[in-house]
Amino acid sequence: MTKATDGKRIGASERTLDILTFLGEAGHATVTEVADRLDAAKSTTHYHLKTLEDAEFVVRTDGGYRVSLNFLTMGHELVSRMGVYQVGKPKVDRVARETGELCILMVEEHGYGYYVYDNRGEGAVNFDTTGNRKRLHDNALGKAVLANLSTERVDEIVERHGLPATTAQTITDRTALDAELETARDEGVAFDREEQLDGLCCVAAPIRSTHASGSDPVEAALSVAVPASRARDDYFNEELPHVVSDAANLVELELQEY
Amino acid sequence: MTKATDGKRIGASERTLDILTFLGEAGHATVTEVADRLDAAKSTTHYHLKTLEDAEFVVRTDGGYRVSLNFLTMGHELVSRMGVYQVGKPKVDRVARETGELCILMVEEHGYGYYVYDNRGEGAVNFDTTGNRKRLHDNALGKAVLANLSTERVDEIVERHGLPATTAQTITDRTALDAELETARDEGVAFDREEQLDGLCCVAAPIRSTHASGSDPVEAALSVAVPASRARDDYFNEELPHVVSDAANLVELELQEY
DNA sequence: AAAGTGTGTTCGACACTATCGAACTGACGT
DNA sequence: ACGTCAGTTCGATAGTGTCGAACACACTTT
Repeated sequence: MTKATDGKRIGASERTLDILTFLGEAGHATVTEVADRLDAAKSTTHYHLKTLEDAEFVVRTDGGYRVSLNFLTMGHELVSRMGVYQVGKPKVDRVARETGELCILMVEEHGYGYYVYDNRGEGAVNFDTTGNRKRLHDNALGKAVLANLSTERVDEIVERHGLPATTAQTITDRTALDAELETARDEGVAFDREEQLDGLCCVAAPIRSTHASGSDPVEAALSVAVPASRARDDYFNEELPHVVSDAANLVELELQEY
Repeated sequence: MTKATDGKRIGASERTLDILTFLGEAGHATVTEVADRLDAAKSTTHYHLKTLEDAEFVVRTDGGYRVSLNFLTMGHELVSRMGVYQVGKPKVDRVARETGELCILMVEEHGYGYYVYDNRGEGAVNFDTTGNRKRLHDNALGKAVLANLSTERVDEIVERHGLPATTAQTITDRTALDAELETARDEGVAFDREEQLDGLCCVAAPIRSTHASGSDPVEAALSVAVPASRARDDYFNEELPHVVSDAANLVELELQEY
């Protein structure tokens, strides 16, 4: 197990939060649906939902419930307060403008990679981004992050989320992943050659943050995504890696002055 | 009071959610800070936070806690599932492209207006948008919505959120607001002449949704925002109102076919 | 080095309350 | 008028959320 067994939790709140996540995934559900799903009495579920509605975390619509738009607002505020975002955004914008490609800023959390900001240049690929949550093993951003985490944390993450494949190229083997991370450490950048999505290739560089009191030093990464057709030769193997690690480095430096 | 007194709530969960909203507003806080703020024992707060962390709604950083990036993701998913967004987005894009101005899509919830999508054309004003939550009385979007709500709901909202002023032009008087809403109903569009922000003017049209089982029929609006310098003559008083209500109408129609 | 602050954390006991199931309402269908 | 779906209320019991005091730990300060 990861860490969940020790200490005491609050049962009632756990239920409420379970309902929230369930509603988030399902999108829309009725009281009875939720009650069935959580193995709770309809009445109990009712009280939970009323509490959630009161606190404006949930909304009634079309004879049922869904999560509130507060999530959008809170997420937006959270991101705009993050240091990595503040100093990273202008860099992403510049890279997107100069390369004409799609440029993304990712932050690690709970073993996932969250797309926190993106900007697409002229001829950029069309690929859904900001707000998305991705696994770390199947894309350049994620691997750039993993490469700079301690082996214990990598173990923990792999154990928790597994190594599911989304294309034929996805790395699904742990030792292969370790080798990949090793070279990523050496080169300072990580690559993704259609491992996440057919036809999509990426280069990413890690953003190591220093104040890093406790845990690990890396928590973010910056990437450029290009269509596979442009993922060749010096452009993809030399030029873009330079651009990306340059930008990431700038972010790291600016981050040190809070 | 609004509705809060009747029925039973779950105390423990209320606390947990209070902590969440507090963390959302504060951005970052320690256990003791939260405990002080909520008038709860440090130990109790600790258990709540542990529960929240477990459920991945909260994250430990820099000797303290903040809400998780899950909020961003859940908010994003929620929005992309909303019908108004799906059919509204392309219209917003088109209006932004054709007018060259900033175009916004808003959805009402809990008496607030949430900016759900925006797109800015060439010479558009720079004004923070998506994810923002606004009062309804001080901007065109909000007034377009209010104009189509029942008087009871307007009463409720005004009582709950008041009519605070953000510029010298903000409507702070209830009867003045009613008059404004009356003309908005007549004209089919609502205006904002620097009532929310100095130098910013808007025109907005309501998007009435029909499936509207229970409550009120309106829940969204679409607007164009321009710098005050361009808010004159036919352009602002005739042309933009036409563009905006055309687009809003299209959305309404498409929404009827689910 | 020892005393000070600030974290987060554990413990045990009591009062409180979250929980359940059954019974109720109210809308839509038929 | 009946059925079925939604959400809602009720009362009793078992369970647990709550508190405060004491704890460990990492730091400055003295």
